[in-house]
Amino acid sequence: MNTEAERLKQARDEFVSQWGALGTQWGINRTMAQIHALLMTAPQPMTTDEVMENLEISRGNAHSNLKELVAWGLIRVVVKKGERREFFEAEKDVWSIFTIVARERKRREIEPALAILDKCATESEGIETPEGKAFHEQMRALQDFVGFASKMADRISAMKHGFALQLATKLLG
Amino acid sequence: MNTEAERLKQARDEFVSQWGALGTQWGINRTMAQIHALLMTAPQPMTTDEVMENLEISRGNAHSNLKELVAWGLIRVVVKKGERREFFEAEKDVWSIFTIVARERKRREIEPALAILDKCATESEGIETPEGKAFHEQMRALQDFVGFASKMADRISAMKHGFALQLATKLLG
DNA sequence: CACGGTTTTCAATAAATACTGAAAACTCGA
DNA sequence: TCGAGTTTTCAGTATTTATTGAAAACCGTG
Repeated sequence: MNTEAERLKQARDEFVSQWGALGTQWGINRTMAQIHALLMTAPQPMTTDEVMENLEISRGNAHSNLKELVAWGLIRVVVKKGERREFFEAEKDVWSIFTIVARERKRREIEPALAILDKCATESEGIETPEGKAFHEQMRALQDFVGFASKMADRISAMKHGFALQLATKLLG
Repeated sequence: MNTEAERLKQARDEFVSQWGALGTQWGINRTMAQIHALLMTAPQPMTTDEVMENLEISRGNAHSNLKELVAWGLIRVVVKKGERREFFEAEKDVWSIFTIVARERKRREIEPALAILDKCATESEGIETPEGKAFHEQMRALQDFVGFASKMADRISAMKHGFALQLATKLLG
């Protein structure tokens, strides 16, 4: 009877810890990834104290990473009547998770890149030396590509899951 | 006469420095991104010493990041006859750059994630409690999605630039 | 408005990561 | 095989990023 619960706990602990390690590869900190994994696999919304206890981290750490996850939109605050403390629950739908992460990455990685490329393309406009022309061309090529990728990301994120899947299946077929 | 060269230098310096700052967002270190930017906009292949001088960094730093960029495939070693030292030149084609970066990210971000999800899905197979079933389902949903994304990335990376562009244009139309 | 429970802040500290510089290893022509 | 030129390594140091823990602020209730 207990073995099933044990096996589950073990699998879940493994998921939380490994997902955390993976987080660092993704440029998000370990704790944030761990909390996300924990809440994604929580049967019920959890309190800050439960998160602290489960991951053995400080209150400050739990707090700031929970807030960050809320800011991303990956988890949300839940209020229970008769309860003063806040509970947190994760978005569990994979397509939603994907679009949230895609949007955030676009914001942090693509948009600043575009801004730089724009600026440098403009600044090098009209320079007549061969080096100047080559530089300008390179900036423009990058700008076009990144701008294009950005639009793609928007379009795909805006799709309903089913539609994106259908489209992708056609692509893979 | 000199102003054109000045303007170019300024624009290029800006690009190098900003691209470096951006690199940190992308999970690659500042120096590596700067060297990449420098070489992408270099009219000629450069030596380690030229890179060191231009970015004001140590030999060790220049060396290890050049090697890393070579390992990624973003730059390559060029030997000039009659020259003992190595020169480095960057891949400048944006589609090539994109596929290289995509492949690397897949290797570092997607594949380890898949491995974890596989493992946890398997470990939680057949647990009959409601929590166990929910956990298993969640793992499988994530696994399916990530596996799918992985295949997509492969397909797109394998395309020729023109074909991908055509496809994407249809998508955006 | 005082109080217990709760959240938020933040200075101090720890941990992870990047960089330096100098020594060692390598390479090739003479 | 020697030596000048070049690449590689790596211990020590600096920088950046994450975490702690305790104090302060907040909040609803009596």
